Amino acid sequence: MTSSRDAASAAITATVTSSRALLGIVARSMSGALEELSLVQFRLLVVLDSAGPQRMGDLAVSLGVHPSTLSRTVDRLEAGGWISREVSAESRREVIVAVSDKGHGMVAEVTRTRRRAIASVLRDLDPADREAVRIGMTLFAEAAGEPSAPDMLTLGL
Amino acid sequence: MTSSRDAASAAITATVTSSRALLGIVARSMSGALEELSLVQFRLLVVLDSAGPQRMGDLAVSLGVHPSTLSRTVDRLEAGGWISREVSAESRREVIVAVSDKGHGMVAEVTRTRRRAIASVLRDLDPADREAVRIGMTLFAEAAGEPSAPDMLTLGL
DNA sequence: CCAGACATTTGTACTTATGCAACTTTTGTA
DNA sequence: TACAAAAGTTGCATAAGTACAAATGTCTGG
Repeated sequence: MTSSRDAASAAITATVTSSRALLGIVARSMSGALEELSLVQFRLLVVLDSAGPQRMGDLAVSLGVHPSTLSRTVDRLEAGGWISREVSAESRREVIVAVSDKGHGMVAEVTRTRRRAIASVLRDLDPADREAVRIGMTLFAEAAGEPSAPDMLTLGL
Repeated sequence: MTSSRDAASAAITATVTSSRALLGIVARSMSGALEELSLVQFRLLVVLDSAGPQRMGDLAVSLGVHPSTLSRTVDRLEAGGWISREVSAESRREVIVAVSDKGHGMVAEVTRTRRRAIASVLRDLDPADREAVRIGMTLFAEAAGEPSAPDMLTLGL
């Protein structure tokens, strides 16, 4: 007989294997961006793109870096036209950074590439299997919950 | 009615969401290692651990870095006791690097942590749902195939 | 056996990321 | 209105990663 422990283990192994495949897709989707930006810079762009315009100080906290470090990284991104940096309308000692069109375009491109790659994998499945994938992925995502921001930062996402 | 295009799109979205959750788990599993090693160093360790002892030159090609770059990175890893470096028995101009027990332990620890984290998520599901996850993950992994080594390197894996 | 090929390391130089300390500017308040 | 706190930037310092060129040591074929 097959024990419930074997069944659980099989599910774990399948998920680990699947995670490798997904990781490969995620990595490939980022490779274009990483030809133009460092991982640290791309991370900043993603955070800023999803959170919207931020004060330097808040962004430094989000990213877990020293304000002076952020200042330099923002220098570089601004020089490349990826973000804008301007004095706050409310307080002239505050500086607001925001993703530029170019910056947003890059993030969107990565997202689009990722989605396309996943779509391409799923296209190879017949509808019933695709539905099974949808169900399995949904269940897993619900059980896992949203990853925390600090966790994602580890990998520069 | 629900079109087949909607169904496909739902599967894509579920997979994208799931990939975010998995990415979070992967990232967290690496966080311990990244307190002691840089991403580049950890990547080298993973490659070497899975491929076995290598010549410097071959490893440099695997990692896509210049031999001199590798030499310096190996200096650091060797100083930390993560790997060993010795002159080849076959040819004294070749140098073989291999993961040390400490290095292997670190990689194994990360793998173990990852598996444990996934197990912990799956434990929250009832057996039927867990089986659905297993099926979905298996189908996806089969359709996606093995990620290529260069792809994984992008994220330092 | 030795001249050129090969494998690796070293010398040098540059970029990014990083933090601390000091400085400037701006606010807010006693 | 002065003065302290707040927000950012700049001056330093350090470490890692990166590549190119040159040096070192080792092999190998004619």
